[in-house]
Amino acid sequence: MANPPTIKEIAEKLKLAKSTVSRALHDHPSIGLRTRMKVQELARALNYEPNQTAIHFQQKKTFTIGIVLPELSEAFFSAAISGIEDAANQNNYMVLLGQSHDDAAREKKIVEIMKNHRVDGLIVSLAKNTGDYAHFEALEKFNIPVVFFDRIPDKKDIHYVACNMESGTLQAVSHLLEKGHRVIGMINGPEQLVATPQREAGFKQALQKKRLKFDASLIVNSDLTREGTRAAMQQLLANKRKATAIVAFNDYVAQDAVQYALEQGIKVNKELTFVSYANLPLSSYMAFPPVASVEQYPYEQGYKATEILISLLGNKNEQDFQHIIIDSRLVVR
Amino acid sequence: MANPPTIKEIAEKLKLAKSTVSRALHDHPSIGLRTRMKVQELARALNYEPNQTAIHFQQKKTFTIGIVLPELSEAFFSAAISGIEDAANQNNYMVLLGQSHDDAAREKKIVEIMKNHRVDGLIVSLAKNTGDYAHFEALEKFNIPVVFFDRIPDKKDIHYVACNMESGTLQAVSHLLEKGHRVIGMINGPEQLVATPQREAGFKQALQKKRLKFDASLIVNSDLTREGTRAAMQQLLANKRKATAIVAFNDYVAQDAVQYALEQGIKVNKELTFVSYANLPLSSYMAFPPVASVEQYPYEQGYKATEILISLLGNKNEQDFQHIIIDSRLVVR
DNA sequence: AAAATTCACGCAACCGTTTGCGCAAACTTC
DNA sequence: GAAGTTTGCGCAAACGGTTGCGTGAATTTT
Repeated sequence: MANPPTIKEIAEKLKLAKSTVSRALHDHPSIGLRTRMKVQELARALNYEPNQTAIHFQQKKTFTIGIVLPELSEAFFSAAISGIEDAANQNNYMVLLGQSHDDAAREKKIVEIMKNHRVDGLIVSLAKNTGDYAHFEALEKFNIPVVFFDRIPDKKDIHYVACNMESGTLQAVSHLLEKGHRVIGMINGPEQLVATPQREAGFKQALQKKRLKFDASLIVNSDLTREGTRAAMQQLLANKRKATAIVAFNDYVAQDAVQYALEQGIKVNKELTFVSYANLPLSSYMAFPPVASVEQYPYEQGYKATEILISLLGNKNEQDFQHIIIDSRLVVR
Repeated sequence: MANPPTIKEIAEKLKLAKSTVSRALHDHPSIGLRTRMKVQELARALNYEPNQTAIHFQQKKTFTIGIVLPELSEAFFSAAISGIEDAANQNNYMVLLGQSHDDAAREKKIVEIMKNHRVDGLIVSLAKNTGDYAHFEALEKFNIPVVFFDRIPDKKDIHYVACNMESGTLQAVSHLLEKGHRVIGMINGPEQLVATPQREAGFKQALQKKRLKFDASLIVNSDLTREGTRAAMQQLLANKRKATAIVAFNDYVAQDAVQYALEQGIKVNKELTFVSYANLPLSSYMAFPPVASVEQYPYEQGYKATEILISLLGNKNEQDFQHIIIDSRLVVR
C-alpha cells in the first residue's frame, strides 16, 4: 500500500464497520473484548496511525499553538521558546514558529498565516515597532486567544505575562548607590515598549529612596541598534555631570556601550561601571561583563504564558484577562 | 455568527451550490463574471477565510515542515532556523519546531508526533547521541521525506546538507603552521558525529602538506560538556610535547578550554593560541576570542536543506539522494 | 417461556473544501 | 428551425475519522 493505512481499511479486512474500528481503537466499552483485540492487533500489524489532519479537521482543533517573536538569535527568546515548548508538549500541543525579525509588517503576515492554519492559540512577543494591533484583534472573531509575553501591547484587554522591570531596576540602581555611585546614567529603550517607562520609574524610585534628586538629562534613549546606542553614549558622556555608572537597556546595548566607552579611552568597570538586563548567556566569557544583571526569567515567562494559553483553550468562556507579572531580580556577579 | 464563515454559508445566502462558490473564489473560468463578483464580494464582507485544516485534510498536504534540532540556544542552530524559515515562507510553508535537547529519546518522540501531525517533510539535525535511525526510516512509509543538515547520520541513503569540515580544518591548521606553530593540538568531538573524522582528516592533511609527521596523542576527544572539555585539556596539557596552539571542536569547547587554560596560569593567545569553529555571534565581545574561526554557514545550510526538501515535495518520485556539501572557510580575526 | 435488559455492533451524518461529471439554457452554425 | 457547441452552474463523492442513534441477538429477569 502506497498510502498510510486507514480505519476504513482495517474495517474492510475485518468485515467490521468503521465506527466499530474507531471505538475499538479507543477502548470504548461498548465494543466486545474479542473484536477490540482483533482490531488493535491488526492496527499494530499495519502500523496504523490515526491521521491527525482528519482529526483536527473534525474536531476543529489542531493542537498547535503559534508563536511569534522577534529574533530567535537573541538568547532571551531562545530561552523563552524552550519554556513555551516544554509547557506545550506537556499538554500535547505542538509549536508553530514565526520570527518577525522586529518588523511589524512581517509580524502581521505571520499572524494571518497562522490564523488560516487554524492554530488553537498564539503566544506573541511584539516587534519593537508594532503600533497597530488590528491583526491581533481580528483573531477574536476566529476564537483564537492570544497571550503576550515580555514585549506586550499597551492595552488592558489582553492576556499577558511580563516581567516588572521596575523592581529590578530599583534594585540595580540602589545597588549602585550603595556602592557609592552618585551620578548614574541610563540608556533606555524605545518609548513604544512597555518596559521603557518601567525602567525609568524604577530609576527614579531608587533615587527617591535615598532622597537624591532626579536629573532627566542622565536618561538617554537608544533604538537598540548599535548606532542608536553609540549616539546615546555620546550624549551621556557629553553631559556636564559625569556618570560613574550606567544602567543599560539590555546586554546587547551594554556591549555596544562598553565598546564605545573603550574607544573613548574610558576604563570600563573602573571609571565607568555597567549594569544591564540579562540577555546573554555567555557573560562569563565576556571581556567586560556588566557587574550585575537584572534577571528576566525568559524560560518562566514562556512557560507561564503557555500555561495560560492552554487553560484559555480549555474554557473558551473565560472572560477575565490574565495579567501575570513576574518580578525581575538583580543578580550581582 | 460564533463560528467562522464557510463556503456553505456563502452558497446558501446566494442560493448557489458550494462548488460554484468554491470555483468562484478561485476565479475558475467556468463561472460567470457576475456570480464570481457577487461571491467574492460577499466573501469579503463576511471576512471569509478558507479553513486550511479542511484543505490540508482534503489535499493530504499540510504545507508544514517539521524541524528537529538539538538546541535553539546554540547560535548555530538559531541562525540555521532563520534560513529554514525564510526558505519555507517563500514557498508558503510553515515551520513546526521541536528541540531534542540532544536527547535521542526525545528526538524520537518529536519525530513521531510530527509524523502524526502529517508534516509534509522534516528537516533534522541529530542529537549528539542518536545512534539508531529507525524512527526516521519509518517516515518513508508515510511518504515524509527528511533532509538532514550539519549533524547528519552516517548513511548513504539519505538527503543531507553539511559543511565539509575537512577543508576548513585544513585551512585552520595550515594557518597555524604558517604562523610558526609546530606543535598543534586538537580537541575533537564525539565519534558518532560525522564532523569528527573530518576534522581529523583536515588536521592530518595540513601536516602532510608541510611534510610534518602526525602525532596521534595530540588529538583528544571531548563529549562537548564542560567537564569533558576540561578533561581533554588536562590530557593535552599533560602531553610531553607542549602544544602552542589548539584547534577546538567549536566555540563552546574553545571557551571552556580557554577558561581551563587560564586557571592553569597559561597566557592565552600568547603561550597558547586557539582556533575554533564559529558558533558564537558575540566573539567580538569575548575576553579571549579564538584568533580564527572556521565558518560553517548555518543560515545557508538551513536554507539549502529546506530548498531541497521542498523540491522533494514537488516531485515525489525523486529517487536519487541529494548530498550537498558546503565548504567551510577559515575566517581570521 | 414471555418480557425486559443489556450487549455488541452497524448506519449514516458530519466537519469544509475540492473536483469530475452531468445537464439545461443560451448561443452559434448551416 | 433543427442540430451542434458553448456557457454557467449544480450534484455528489471524496478525504479519514467521530459519534448519536438504531437494531438484532444474547442475556437476564420474573
